Amino acid sequence: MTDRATREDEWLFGWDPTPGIVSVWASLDGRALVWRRTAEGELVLEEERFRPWILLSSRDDLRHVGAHTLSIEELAGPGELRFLVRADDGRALARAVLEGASRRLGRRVGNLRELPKETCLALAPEDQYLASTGRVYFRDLPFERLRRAQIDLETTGLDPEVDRIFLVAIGRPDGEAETHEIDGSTRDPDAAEADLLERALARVRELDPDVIENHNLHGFDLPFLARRTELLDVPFAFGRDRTIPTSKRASARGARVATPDQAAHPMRRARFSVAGRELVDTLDAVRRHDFSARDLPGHGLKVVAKHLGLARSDRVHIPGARIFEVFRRDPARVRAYAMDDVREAAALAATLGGAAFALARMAPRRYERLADAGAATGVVDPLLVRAYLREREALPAHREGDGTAHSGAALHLFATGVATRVVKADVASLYPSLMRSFRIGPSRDRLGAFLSIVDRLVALRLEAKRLGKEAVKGSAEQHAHDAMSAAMKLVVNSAYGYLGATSLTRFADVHAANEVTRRGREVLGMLCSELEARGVTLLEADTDGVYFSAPPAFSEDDERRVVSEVDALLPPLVRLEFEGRYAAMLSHEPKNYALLAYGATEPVLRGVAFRSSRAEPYGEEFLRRAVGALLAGDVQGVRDAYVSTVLALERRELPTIAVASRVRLTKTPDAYAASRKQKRELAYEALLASGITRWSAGDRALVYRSKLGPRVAVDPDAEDDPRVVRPAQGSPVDPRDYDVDSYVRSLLVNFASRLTTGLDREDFSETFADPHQPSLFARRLAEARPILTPLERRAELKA
DNA sequence: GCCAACCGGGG
DNA sequence: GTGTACGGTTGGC
Repeated sequence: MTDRATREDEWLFGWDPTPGIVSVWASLDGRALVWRRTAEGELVLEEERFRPWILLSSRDDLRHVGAHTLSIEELAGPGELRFLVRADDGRALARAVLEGASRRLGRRVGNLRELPKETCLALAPEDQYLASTGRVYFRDLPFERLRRAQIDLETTGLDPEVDRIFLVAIGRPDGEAETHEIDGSTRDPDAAEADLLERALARVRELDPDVIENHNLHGFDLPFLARRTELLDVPFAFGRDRTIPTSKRASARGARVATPDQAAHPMRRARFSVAGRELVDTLDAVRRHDFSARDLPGHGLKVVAKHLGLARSDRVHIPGARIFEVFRRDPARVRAYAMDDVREAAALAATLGGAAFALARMAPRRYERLADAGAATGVVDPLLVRAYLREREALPAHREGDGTAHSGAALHLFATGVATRVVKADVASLYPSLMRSFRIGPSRDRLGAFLSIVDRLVALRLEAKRLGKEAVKGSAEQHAHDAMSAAMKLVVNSAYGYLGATSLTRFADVHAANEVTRRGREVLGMLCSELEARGVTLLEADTDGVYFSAPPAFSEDDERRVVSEVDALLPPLVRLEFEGRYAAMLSHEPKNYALLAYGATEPVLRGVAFRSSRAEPYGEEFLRRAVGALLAGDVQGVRDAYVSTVLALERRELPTIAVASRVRLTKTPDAYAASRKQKRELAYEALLASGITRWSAGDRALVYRSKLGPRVAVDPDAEDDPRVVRPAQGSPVDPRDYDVDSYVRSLLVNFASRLTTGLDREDFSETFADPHQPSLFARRLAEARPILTPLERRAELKA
C-alpha cells in the first residue's frame, strides 16, 4: 500500500514518468499517437496502444456480451459509476453498451451521449488515454524547449464570405517573423489567394511547430482560414499526420459553425484541432489572467502587450479598417505591422501562457484544452476522475441540484458622504481559506481528494512564489515558478466555483458551497464589528474586504495595528491584510465611490454613478474637479468648479466636442426611416439635421444639442477613421452653437447630483446656486465642511 | 428613463 | 461534448 502522500502526488501530477510529451492524438480504436521531444530536442513519434474505457452505473446492458470481448471491473465504495468497462476497441465497446441499452429501453440508442449522464461516463479518447496511463504533457520539458509558432492573417475585412486574406504573418520557432503575401500581378484573385494559402500552410508544416499561437486564433484566424480554404478548394491541412484531417471540437467560446442540422443545434460553436500540434489562443490566457488580476485596460493584443511591457515602443499601428488600404499604398508598412503583431503574440503567449503549460503537467488533458477550459470543469473535474480511477474507487454520478438556492456573499454600506483617513483591508483568498480551515468539501468525495488537492496546491503555490523570488529576474527558471504559481492560484480560486456549479461538475455540492458563503458572511461581519470596537468608522464592506475611516488621533502604525489585531481573531488560515490607505473617500452607493490617495490631487472614481461612456466630457471634467475639491474638504473649490463650468458654457468657451456625446449607430438610414414615425431618436435626428443621409450600422458619431436641435459635431481625434460620421463638407469644425440652458441643467441633474451625499442640504443648495443670483451667505462656503452620514446598518445579499 | 440582454476580440 | 464574473454598454419597452 502506497502512503497517502505518494497517492496525493499521483492525484495531482499523474504517475507515468514519460518525459517530453508535446502532443497526443488518440482514437477510439485504441491507438494513441504520442509526439515527444527528447532531451536532445529531437521530435519522436511513438504509436501506442491503450484500452479505451467507460464507467457505467450498471452492468445490465452488457449481459448479452461475451466476457472475452471486454473486461468489467467493479470498483470499491458507494459511488454510482462503479463498473469500469474496458475493451481493445472503444467503438466495439460503445456498440455493445448501446445495443444493450437499446434492448432494455425498447428504442434505438445511437450514441453514448444519449444515455443519462448519471449512468455513463465516456471521456474523449485523449482524456481516456491520459487518465488511465497517468501520463501528462511536458514532464521534464521546460517551456523554452517547446517549438512554438504564431500565425496571423491580414484580411480585407472581417467576413470570410466576402473578404479575402492578402497577407499571412508567421512567427517562427527561432523568434523571427516572416510574411507571405498575395501575388498582385495575377489576374485571377481567387487563384492568387488560393496560392497564398497553400504557401502559408506548407510553410507551417515545414516549420513543424509543436504549438501554434495567436491572439483570437480560435475566434478569427482559424475559422477565417477554414472558410477561405473551403471556398477556394485548398486543403485545410497543417497537422503532423496528413492522413488525419483538421477536425472540430465543441467549445462554447469557439466560432459558430454550420451544422447539417441547424434546426436541432442552431448555435453550435466549435474550435479546430489538428493531430500533433496544440492550437493555443492567447486571448484565453488574457481573460484567465484578468479574471483574477483585474488590471487590464482591455483584452486586445496591442493594449495588453503594452500594459505588460511587451510592446516595442516604435511598433507600427494601423487601424483595423484601414489595413488593406494601407497595404495597397505602402505594403512594407503592413508587413512591419503584421510582424510586430506576431512578435507580440509570441511574447504574450510566453508571459501569460505559462499557467496553462503548468496545468498540462498535472491534469490529464491536452495542453490546448487546458489553455481554454474553465478551471472547475476543465481542470478540477479531470483531476478528480483520474484520482478515483487510480484508487479503483467508484465515482459518484452526476446529480442535479436538489433545488437549494445558492446563497451569495455579504455587501454592507455603513455610511455615505465624505470620510478621511480611509483604510482598505481585505482577506486574501477568502473562500479557499475557509474551505481549508473548516474542511468544507463535497460530501460525496469519499477519498477526500478535493480538499487534499486544494491543500497541496496552496502549499505548492507558496513554494513556487518563494522560488520565483529567489530566481534570477527574467530567467526561464523564474518564469516557470511564476507560471506554476499562477496555475495553482487559478485552480485554487476555482475550487469554490466547482462546489456551486451543480449542473456542471460531478462532485458539486450546493450545501457545501452555501456553508462557504455563510462562513464568509460570518467572517466579514465579525471583522467589521471587531474593527468598529477598536474605534474606527466603517464605510463599506463587500465579500472579503472592508473600507473604514480611522479616528484623527490614529497614525499609520495604529491603522496597521488594528488590522493585525483583528487578523489574530480570525479562523486559522484566514488572514486579514492591510491593503491600502487613502486621504479621503466619497461613499455614494454600494460599489460607487471615489478615493483620493495621499498626495494626489485627482480622485479615482469607481462605479457607474461616476463613470459612463455616455457622459459628456465637460461633465466628467467638472465631476473630477468637484470630487477632488470635496475630498480635500474644500467646499468653496466645489463651488468654483461649478461656477466656472456654468460660465464657460454661457460664454461658449468650451469647444463643441466638450458637450457632445459619443453614440454608436445601430440602425441603417432605411431602418431609421421606417421607425422614425413611431419614435424619434436624438442621434439619428442629429445626423439628418446635419445633412447626413448615408451611414452604416456600426458607425459612430459625436452628437450634441444645438440651439436649433440635435446636430453632429466634428471629432478631431477621428479625422481619418472611416467609421466615424462627420457633418457635410463646409460645415464649421467647432460652431459652439450648443444649447447652453440644456447643458447647465444637465450639469446639475446628471453630475452635481453625485455630490449630494457629501454636503448637507443647505451647503449643497449654496454650492450649486445660480451663479448670477448674489448669495446671501457669501462667507458660508469657506467654513462649510463635507459630511459623513452613518446609515442604519443594512445587510444585503448579493444575487 | 429604466431594466434586461449583451459584450468583451479579430481585419 | 461545453459551461467564469463582472462592470459597462446597448436595446427594447
